[in-house]
Amino acid sequence: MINIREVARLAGVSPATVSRVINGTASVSEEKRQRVLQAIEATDFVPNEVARSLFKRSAKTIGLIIPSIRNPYFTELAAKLDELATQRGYRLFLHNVGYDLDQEWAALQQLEAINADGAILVPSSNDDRADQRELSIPLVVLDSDFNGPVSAYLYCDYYQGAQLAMEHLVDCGCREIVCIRGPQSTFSGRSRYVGYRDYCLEHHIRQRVVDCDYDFNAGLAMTEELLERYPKVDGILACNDIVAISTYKILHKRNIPVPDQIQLIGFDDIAFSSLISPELTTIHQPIDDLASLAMDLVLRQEERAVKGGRHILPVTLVQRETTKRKDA
Amino acid sequence: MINIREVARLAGVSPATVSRVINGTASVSEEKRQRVLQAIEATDFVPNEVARSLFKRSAKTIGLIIPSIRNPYFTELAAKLDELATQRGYRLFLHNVGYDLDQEWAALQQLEAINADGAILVPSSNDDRADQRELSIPLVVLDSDFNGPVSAYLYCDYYQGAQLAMEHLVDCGCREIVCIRGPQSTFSGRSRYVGYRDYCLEHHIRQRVVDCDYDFNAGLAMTEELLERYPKVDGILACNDIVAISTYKILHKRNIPVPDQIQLIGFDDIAFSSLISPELTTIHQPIDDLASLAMDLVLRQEERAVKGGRHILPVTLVQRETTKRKDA
DNA sequence: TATTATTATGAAACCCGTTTCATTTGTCTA
DNA sequence: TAGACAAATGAAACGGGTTTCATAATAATA
Repeated sequence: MINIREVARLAGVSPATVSRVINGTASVSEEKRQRVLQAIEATDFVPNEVARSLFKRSAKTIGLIIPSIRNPYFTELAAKLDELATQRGYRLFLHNVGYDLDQEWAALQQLEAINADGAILVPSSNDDRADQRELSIPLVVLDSDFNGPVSAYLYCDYYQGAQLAMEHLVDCGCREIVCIRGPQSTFSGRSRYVGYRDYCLEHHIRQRVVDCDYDFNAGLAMTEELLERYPKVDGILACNDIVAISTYKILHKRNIPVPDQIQLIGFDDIAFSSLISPELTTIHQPIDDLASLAMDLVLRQEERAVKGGRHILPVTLVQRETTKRKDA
Repeated sequence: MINIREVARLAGVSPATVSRVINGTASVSEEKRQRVLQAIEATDFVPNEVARSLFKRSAKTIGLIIPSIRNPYFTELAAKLDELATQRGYRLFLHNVGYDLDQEWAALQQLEAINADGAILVPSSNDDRADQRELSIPLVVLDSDFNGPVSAYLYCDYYQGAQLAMEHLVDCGCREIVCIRGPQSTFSGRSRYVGYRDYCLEHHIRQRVVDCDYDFNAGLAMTEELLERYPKVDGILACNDIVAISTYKILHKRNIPVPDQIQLIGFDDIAFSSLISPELTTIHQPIDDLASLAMDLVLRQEERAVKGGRHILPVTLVQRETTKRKDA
């Protein structure tokens, strides 16, 4: 591969001059600048980004670590963050860790080792980890509140979201509401469940819970089990949209009318939830705001962020076709 | 940030020795090795990956460039490639270029500049590009057959897929089949359409075509237009599953029974297509095989690949609930 | 015991773009 | 015209692991 010294030799100047032409960091005589430009053209020279970032200590890269690339929620988040990063002249380095804590940690180390300018982490688990030594790059954590040396936390008000959902289901006339709760090791799974639990406690409703992972197959299987365990269910609060969609599939297959016999509500408001028929009632998360704030926090902490600051975004209920007020 | 010389100083050895301990590239006396390990432990030293890959000329990274991270087909492909890369000790660097050719080219240059070990590209357009100078890293191109200096091409037999789909729709009794064709600048859009066209020509069927981008909103809008233009339609061949799902949504909203009045078939077999109700009949692409072959090709071209070699994978029809043989 | 083969180890070069610093050339002011 | 100052430019150092090469020390063979 051609390098800057080679180009310099060809143009009859020093490497420093070539560098100055490329980066516009200092003035160069028009004559030499032309010679350099020509030599670059002739050789298809592309500066080695590795050498550059070794010296600069910046790779113009932001890392994003997500538990699963197969979950549309994370994918939509990644898409938005990618846009934002590109806009600001950064690359987004997406790490998919498949809910594996070792991989997650490795990804973080790696980002540090490649001189990334910051990292955005959606933890695979909210449990305390011993391994959290301080990183040398800014780290903002999404969808979690675990204790660690991070620059900022940022999440949506899931607790409130679950309460909103319960309120709505009760308003719609549901009496036997089952919560399909997500993994209790995750923050989203736990706080959504706690929102449900507290609502039940406050309103003297018996809790009905079924555990489920955040994926299709689990959703399918756990819905079957739910129907077995709670035959009189008339409302379901699913831990996310993926699971809600799986749930609907089973209900549909069994010819259980939704929302007439069972009302269903999801969580996240992924793009698909308004695309399926019937459209899914769900708790909307402001993904765009989330992404934009996360990017701000990681890029210029000094402005919006306090060290270790917590930012909580509100969620809203969007009613579509899987819930309906019973006017009995 | 702590560096190797610092660690060496602390351990009372040379940087070379530290490097040897870390990489196991040469034997080191047990005593010094312990001192080094201890110093690493004490300082939380993580070798700077940038410096390492500058020297090694390998970043243990392979790049994946896709047109859109919002399309589940690409996402599933990325997920699989990510698994494969991780298995083999590489990172997958995902570049989302949003169907922008400039960004695509920039991504390619960037991968070259960071010493990536290879790149897998799903082109945003199949048109000839002038810019295709030879890259210094192996490049395998998916879902395209445009002419350029690449290591290998790899795609599914879309032409055959479209014919399979048509055959099936005709078998099911459809007489007025409309093709919602994808962007004709893409290889998938074009070859799927050509498969449809040739089938029509061979069987003396009048072509009915509507153009559509690969996304939800376009799918929604174009289905409306389709129904306007071809009121007697009884079969729809959608350019991909996303569009097929949008199409179903409109049909459902208008109370047009599927498959009884209109039969519908998609393309890609993304995970969602079997999760919605009714389940979507579609053309299945062997994503896992595709990913696995792509990874092989990019990583060890010498074995499976001929320079510029073409690899074409077969597709299959999977009949689900949006098509049905009419036993009239 | 002399000699050769090993093993251990550090100094220095290397990868390559960037930047500092000193020098040279040219310009402007007194 | 001398002195002061600005612009242009290259040599060299830098960033941080890795590897080569030479040397020193130890072990094995004659």
